[in-house]
Amino acid sequence: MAPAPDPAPGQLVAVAVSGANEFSVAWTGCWRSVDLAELQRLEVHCAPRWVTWSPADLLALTRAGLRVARCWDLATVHRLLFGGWSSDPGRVWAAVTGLSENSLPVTGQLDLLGPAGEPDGDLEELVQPDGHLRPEWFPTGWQRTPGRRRRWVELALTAADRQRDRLAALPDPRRALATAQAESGAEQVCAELTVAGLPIDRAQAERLIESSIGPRPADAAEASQLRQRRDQQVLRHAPAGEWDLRSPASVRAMLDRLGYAVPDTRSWRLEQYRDHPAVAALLAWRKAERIATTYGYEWLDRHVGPDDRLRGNWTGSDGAAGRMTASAGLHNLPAELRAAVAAPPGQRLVRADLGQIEPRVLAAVSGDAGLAAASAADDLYAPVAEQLRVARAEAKIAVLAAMYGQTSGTAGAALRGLDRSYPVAMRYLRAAYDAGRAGTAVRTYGGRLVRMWPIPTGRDAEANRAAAAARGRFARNAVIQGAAAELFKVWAVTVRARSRALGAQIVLCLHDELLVLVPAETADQLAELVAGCLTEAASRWAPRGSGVRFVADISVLQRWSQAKA
DNA sequence: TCGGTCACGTA
DNA sequence: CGTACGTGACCGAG
Repeated sequence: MAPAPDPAPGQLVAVAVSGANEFSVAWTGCWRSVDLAELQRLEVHCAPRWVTWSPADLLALTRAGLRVARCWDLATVHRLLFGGWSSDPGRVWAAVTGLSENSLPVTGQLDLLGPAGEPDGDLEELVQPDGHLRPEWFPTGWQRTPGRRRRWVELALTAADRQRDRLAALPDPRRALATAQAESGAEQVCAELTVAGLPIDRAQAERLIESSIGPRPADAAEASQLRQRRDQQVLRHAPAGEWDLRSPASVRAMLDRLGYAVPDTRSWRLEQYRDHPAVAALLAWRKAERIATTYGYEWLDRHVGPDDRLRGNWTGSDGAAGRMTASAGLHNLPAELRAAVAAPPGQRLVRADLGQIEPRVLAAVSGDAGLAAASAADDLYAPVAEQLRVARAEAKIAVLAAMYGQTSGTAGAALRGLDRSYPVAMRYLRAAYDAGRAGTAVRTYGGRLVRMWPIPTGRDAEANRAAAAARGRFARNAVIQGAAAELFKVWAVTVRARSRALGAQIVLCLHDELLVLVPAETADQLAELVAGCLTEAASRWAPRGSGVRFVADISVLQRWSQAKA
């Protein structure tokens, strides 16, 4: 029997982990069970686009040692197409086959048996008679029988084909297809970020924590003692009484005693009462307490491995607008701790962040020629200010107010100027706002569906109006934030693909900022390459000559903190 | 033990 | 100048 031909470059090849060194693959007219070596041979010689059911599979393949160049992740594309978060195989399958979510079967012993107490159809067949995936087969582990393993990857292949059909039906099919591939690639970046971690200078981290909350306590008793000592720094300025600094209610009562009646005790509100030593001490205490509870020694012990890498779980399109998220504090590391993020000896960090990304994205997605022209400037707000005949600061506030929806203060005159000078962009924002207010889902430039939520009925008119307005602001923000996330991810996957030969490794993605670890000798080369990748990514993302210029600040560093702010 | 609220770090 | 997210402490309901 003649061996089946290899897949062609870019061809969809479904893959699933089936055992310790066993993988199931399927492409049109072929199914095989292969080991890692064969998987790698297919990758290197055939350059397929691997189809997976979920990012967890990409993580498993990455951990197994496969370097995935191109992929198509079904859960990721599902979320792009249909919005929301749920994207287990059952939902993915139901969505592409046109079955209602409401008819999804639930896992459980009872569902194994039909009404007559007999198995409902052929249990080896992963699709039930009603068309849904048999739920007991997909939530855990890998498929146990050869027949099921085969069906599992064959169904993935079918699902990918149907997703492509769905994407082709969107208003801009080519762009939607490109987004699906880039978003899948971003999940692969996330898998590698999860595995690689962020390099930390542990000694420096310990020093920074110590300077904030003191030395590492030897035991629980000492920890409690240090805690009380920190509290005492505030309480000695407080009025007589029992106050619990960790309880907002108690802090509010304390402030009340001092004569400050406040609706809440948020820092920005307390700023104005800094003159009182108790308030000043409380604000300093809050900062230290943040380190003590969230970014202290326990955090270090929990999340920084013996190889001095800070690790968390990364997801490529969490949240409504499809931004990346990360746990373990990777996305909200206090600025003071950035000095502890450092390249090991002989290596460098290349830091690159997009400048004024959101107004530039607005120019691109709306197709506003005037704003696109302004994007030619390094500082986009300068030509906008000139156009509006206002100060730069005022122009900037007006643009941001237009994008995010101002509720307080007033940028009135400048906002009217924006309407006159950049009508296309302003109409785009207005349309998203109106859709959100009406409860209609919006799609980002790249094709991501952002769903709205229902407003509970039976409340007063004012509450309904406020809820609708909040939804409008959300939608207006989502089309900008979401599109910016899409451009950023195209950039990240481009950098990943192009920088491989330089021995580079992306170690952090932060919404508009990339940190790439690279051998010192090739650092300057990589900095050049990252700039080129932005040009490439921008033209891939918005190919129809939008005329929008994107800019990045790129520097070669030893420590993250060395970046100019 | 759980979810809601407050608070705060990042973009 | 608003939106998003992750984290942790407290608090009241169960």
